[in-house]
Amino acid sequence: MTNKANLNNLTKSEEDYLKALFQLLIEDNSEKVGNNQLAEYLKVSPASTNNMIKKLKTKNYVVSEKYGKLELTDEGRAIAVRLIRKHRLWETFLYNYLNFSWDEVHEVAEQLEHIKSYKLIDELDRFMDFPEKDPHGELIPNAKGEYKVIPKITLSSLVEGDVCKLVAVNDGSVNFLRFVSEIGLALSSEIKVLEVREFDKSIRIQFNDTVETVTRKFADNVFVKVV
Amino acid sequence: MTNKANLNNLTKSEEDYLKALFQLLIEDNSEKVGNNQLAEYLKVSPASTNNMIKKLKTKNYVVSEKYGKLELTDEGRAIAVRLIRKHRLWETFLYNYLNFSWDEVHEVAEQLEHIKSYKLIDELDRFMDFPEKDPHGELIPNAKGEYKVIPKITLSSLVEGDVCKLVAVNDGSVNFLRFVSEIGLALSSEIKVLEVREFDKSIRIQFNDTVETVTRKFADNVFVKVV
DNA sequence: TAAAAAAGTTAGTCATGACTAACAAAGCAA
DNA sequence: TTGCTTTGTTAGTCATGACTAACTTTTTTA
Ligand SMILES: [Mn+2]
Ligand SMILES: [Mn+2]
Ligand SMILES: [Mn+2]
Ligand SMILES: [Mn+2]
Repeated sequence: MTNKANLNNLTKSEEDYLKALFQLLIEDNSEKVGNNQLAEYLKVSPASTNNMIKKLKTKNYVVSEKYGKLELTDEGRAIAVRLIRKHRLWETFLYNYLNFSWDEVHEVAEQLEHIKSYKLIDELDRFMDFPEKDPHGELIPNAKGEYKVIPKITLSSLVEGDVCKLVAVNDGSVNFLRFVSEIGLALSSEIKVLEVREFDKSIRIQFNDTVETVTRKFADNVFVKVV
Repeated sequence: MTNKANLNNLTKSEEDYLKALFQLLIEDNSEKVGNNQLAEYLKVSPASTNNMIKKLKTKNYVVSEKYGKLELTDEGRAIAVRLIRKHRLWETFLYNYLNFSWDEVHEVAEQLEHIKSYKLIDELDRFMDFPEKDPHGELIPNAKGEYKVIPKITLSSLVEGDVCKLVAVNDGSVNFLRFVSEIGLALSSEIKVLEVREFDKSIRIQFNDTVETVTRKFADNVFVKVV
């Protein structure tokens, strides 16, 4: 059993590296995650990640062979899931109780997720009556550390004529999130794909009587479920 | 005018030093605060404080002559007051909404006070409907940075026969706070001083039909108003 | 399959914020 | 006023987590 002492003892940096690794491995479902990929994701140099990975290996949170791919141990994974739980609970709190908008919650949650207190997060969960999803549509891991992914594909993977429902958005970019709201899209919006343009992969979509053309990059960050 | 850019840019350490200096200078009303006193308060070495003070002086938050006493600039003071505002608002939130007890709030608030977001703290304030006092009885500075102290003296300064009301407690020690609750004291308790023992300065007090003998050290941390 | 490109590693440096040990200045007391 | 004690400062070290530059290994491609 992973024991209570683990969560503490970790620096903010160590936590951020483990979370990033989890996001690349599990959320992006990558076949292989390498040192440089992690570096790019975290916007640090490959030397920095190499160094931190070394440390996380001695602490038994990460496993890898020299020049080989990176993997999380069960313990490393558990820490990452707890961070994601904290992050998403805080985002939900900011959004539902403190008048934060879609695009404002992520940055502050990035800080709040590192506050060390079991009671704080479990009480926050209770206070909000155990919410299932965060403001971007993602599932919040429960107190037992169970992590589930909502079934979804990217809008960019659809073809002409497909009809889908927006179930989640990538919350990494403030500008992207603002733009999503601006054009009138929100969680649960029903979207119809009118046309996929071959030469630049831009997509013409329709939702609530609005027709918009969005880029491939935009569509990559919108997660949907075909209806 | 102190401008918005200030609050950010500061490390957790820098913030903690400024807050500590404020607490020694203003809250403890010390005539003179020296380097070693600050070191002892923060439980670091005099070399560490000397080093940090040097940095805070170049950043114009602290003023002092070599071998002279430490003082805060208006800007340094403003940063400290904002930290105290954040600390007390978070303590109030934890206590009133998340089932934290008197003695649990301080430690977590020590972390939460360093979260950087103007919106977060002002919205938290609004969410709680602009509370006046924190769970230990201290006044919460408002968004304009106005800092006020509640009129109070220590229980230990009273003499036989005095009757007072408990208005605040020192929140630094978990054991102390737990003991205060255990014997049945709370904010607003009316206390009568039955006897002050000369040889060890212990005090016999009465409150809600209870009679207790408390030590000088205990009485130093209980703040009262004579009625 | 050999050269080139990409990925990963190592060495050395820097800033931050701790520390100890040694030293200097102030403040007090005899 | 002279020493003794307290207070403050400086120098040098360490851990953490960044960085660049140089090097090595692996993978790709011609
Ligand atoms: Mn987020
Ligand atoms: Mn983070
Ligand atoms: Mn407190
Ligand atoms: Mn603090």
